[in-house]
Amino acid sequence: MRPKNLEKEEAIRTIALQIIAEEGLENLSMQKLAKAANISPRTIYIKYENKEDLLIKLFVDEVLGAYEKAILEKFNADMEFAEGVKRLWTNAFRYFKNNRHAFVLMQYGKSSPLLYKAYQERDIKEGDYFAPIHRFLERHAKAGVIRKLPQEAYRAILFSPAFDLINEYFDCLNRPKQLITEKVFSDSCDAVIKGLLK
Amino acid sequence: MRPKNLEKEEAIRTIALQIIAEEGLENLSMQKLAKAANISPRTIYIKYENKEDLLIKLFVDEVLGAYEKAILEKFNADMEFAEGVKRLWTNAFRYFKNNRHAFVLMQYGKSSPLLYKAYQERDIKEGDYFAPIHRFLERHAKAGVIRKLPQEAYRAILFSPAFDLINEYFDCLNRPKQLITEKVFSDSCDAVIKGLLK
DNA sequence: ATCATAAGTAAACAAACATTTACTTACTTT
DNA sequence: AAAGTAAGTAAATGTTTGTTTACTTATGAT
Repeated sequence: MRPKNLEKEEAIRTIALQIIAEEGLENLSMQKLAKAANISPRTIYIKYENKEDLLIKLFVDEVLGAYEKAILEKFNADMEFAEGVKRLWTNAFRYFKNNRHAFVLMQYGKSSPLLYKAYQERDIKEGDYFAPIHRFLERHAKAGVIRKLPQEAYRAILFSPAFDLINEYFDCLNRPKQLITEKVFSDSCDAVIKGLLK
Repeated sequence: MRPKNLEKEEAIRTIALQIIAEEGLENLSMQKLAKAANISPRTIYIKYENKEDLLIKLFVDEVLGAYEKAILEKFNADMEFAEGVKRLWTNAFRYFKNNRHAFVLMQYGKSSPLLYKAYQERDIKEGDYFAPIHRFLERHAKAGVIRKLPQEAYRAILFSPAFDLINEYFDCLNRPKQLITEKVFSDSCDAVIKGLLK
């Protein structure tokens, strides 16, 4: 039996992310993707059931999965509060700097109903990547280091500013300004940490 | 001359937002919109040049414009820091609670290249709705009340958590949990304020 | 060497797409 | 009351969509 050409599989993923980032999710079509990847449309259907399946797998495996793995690198729930948060921010910044196209699909996950649903179902099935961070926060809350809030609020306060800054960072690359430096990112992280400390 | 039927114009806007919120931007078609609004496709083209024009005008006028107006209500640059931020958060929460569909298109503005571009160009042309908030922050930074950061960092730290919490709030409405109460929203706002205070 | 088989292709499919054409309707102006 | 006109409709335009059909190719197993 003829083996799969792994280069072609990767081309599908890479170029799909590229089209989504540059032209938008609403402008990705199977035929456009096939042409850009220099393959036949049929080839996409060997790996993916249909377009929805492709999008969900791209989002869940390629983007969410890789991000979650990257953000938890060298992090563990026993760290000091400030140290742990800093590590998570640094990891997120580094990962997305090197995966700009993934960042855009990540953002689509917050608006597209299809992807948002996949995100929620994944959290239930795979048991929430947030678990170590959850333990980390709960421990510091119990110890009285930080103020007590629901996990969702922690998530919002601690991480959404990082996403916003990364978005701004990419904007800076396109335009003639250079606002979001490592220093600004680090100072912002400090501010966020301070807000939660008791 | 026969006058425009304003009800039909509003139906187009309302139902377009509804389809986008429920099925996604990538699943809005002119024919689907026309059928759902009980009009002929041609009628959409009386008011809007084409689909892109419709989307941009929906996003800029209907969503961004209304949001910016709502968030600045009873706010002015001379307020105390904590008071001002609280007002902005309260305004944002109230506005989106009553305009759930607008919130989804707002989120698409952070991922869709078409909408993101429109957002940036609007800021340049209309002179940035953020101006009063900008003055407010600059004043408190100069007075030594808050730490000095670029405007983009202020924006990220102060407002992106509010968006995230609003998103979570809508999620709570769908699922059997009730986490994001006014209290949690208010406590989160306090944490964000404290983080920026010197 | 050749066979079996899944990978891969090019071309086609109906359905859905954005937009237009040809026409009718309803209201203001005269 | 009649005329003029933009609003509005139903149906059709050609194009693009997601997906499939019918066929070819490359490779591990025999």
